Amino acid sequence: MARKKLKLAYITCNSKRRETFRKRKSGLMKKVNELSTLCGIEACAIIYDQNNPQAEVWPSDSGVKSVLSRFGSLSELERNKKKVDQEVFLRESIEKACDQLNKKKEENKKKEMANIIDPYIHNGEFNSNLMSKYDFNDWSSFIDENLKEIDRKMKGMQIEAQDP
Amino acid sequence: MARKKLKLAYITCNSKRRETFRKRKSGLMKKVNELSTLCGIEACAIIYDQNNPQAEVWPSDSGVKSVLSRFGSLSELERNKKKVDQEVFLRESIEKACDQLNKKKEENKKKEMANIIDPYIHNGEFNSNLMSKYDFNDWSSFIDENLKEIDRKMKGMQIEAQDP
DNA sequence: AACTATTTATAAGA
DNA sequence: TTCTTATAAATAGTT
Repeated sequence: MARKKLKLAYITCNSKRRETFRKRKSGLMKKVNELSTLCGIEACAIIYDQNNPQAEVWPSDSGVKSVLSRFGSLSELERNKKKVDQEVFLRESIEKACDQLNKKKEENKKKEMANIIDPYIHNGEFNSNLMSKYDFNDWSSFIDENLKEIDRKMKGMQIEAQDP
Repeated sequence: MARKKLKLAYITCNSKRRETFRKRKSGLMKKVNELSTLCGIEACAIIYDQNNPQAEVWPSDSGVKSVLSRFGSLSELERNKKKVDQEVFLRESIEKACDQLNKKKEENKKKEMANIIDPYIHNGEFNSNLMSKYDFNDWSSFIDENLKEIDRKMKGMQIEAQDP
């Protein structure tokens, strides 16, 4: 986010990656706290950074243990059910992405239509603004990101499915 | 966030709380995925909703287990070190909150100053806008939130410290 | 380590 | 409920 849209991929520059890690970790912890407070539920985040021997946990070791003890006590059956739920979640995500894609396509078509009809079509500034918002590159990267994300998640699901 | 600033407290209305839970859970999972991808680290979130027998986990049971196995293998020494780190984090948070408070106070003073000097002081609209942004209630709730947050965290630290 | 232009998340509304 | 939209919050790049 921010000055430029960040490509969702491993940040190779060490200093930049470290800074992003620091910022986002802090943001994540805040979100976990907020969710706990607002909804009255137990939640925790565990972040394992290979450069640090200790895992970053929130809200605290004891808090994590409290949540984990419940997690550990789940029967195998319930855990299997959860796997199915995750599959459903993924499918829904994919559908949602497709829906959004279609919606964007329609929007774009409408804009193009308006552009053709627009009697002020020769106004250069207007057109260039329009193009910067709806040009091919945006489309390409939007589709790309969705496909990659879906691909990655599906692979994760397959690996998990093979797990004994 | 959004249409109005939400007070950071348990949402009593069931339907609203459920919707907030759904939305924020989804946002949190997304953030976890992004952090993992961008920084090449392992991370997971565990959310325990008492209405559901199964904990919501991400990215997957096996992913959580992978992270947890590392967490479980931490020596007691490392965990104690981590506690200290969390104390430092809290102190820094408090300091930061105080700094922000002071900054806001200064800002406010400047605005008031400008307001007094401003030859257009009788422009009602301008003044009302100014007041809505910097009025007493905002101040009160800002300070309140910070103090509550700090109080809650400090209590958490004490409880943890008493833990054997 | 602080700032700000943008992007992203989301509370309320439709 | 789902979708939209106005606003709050997070944050990437900058200084």
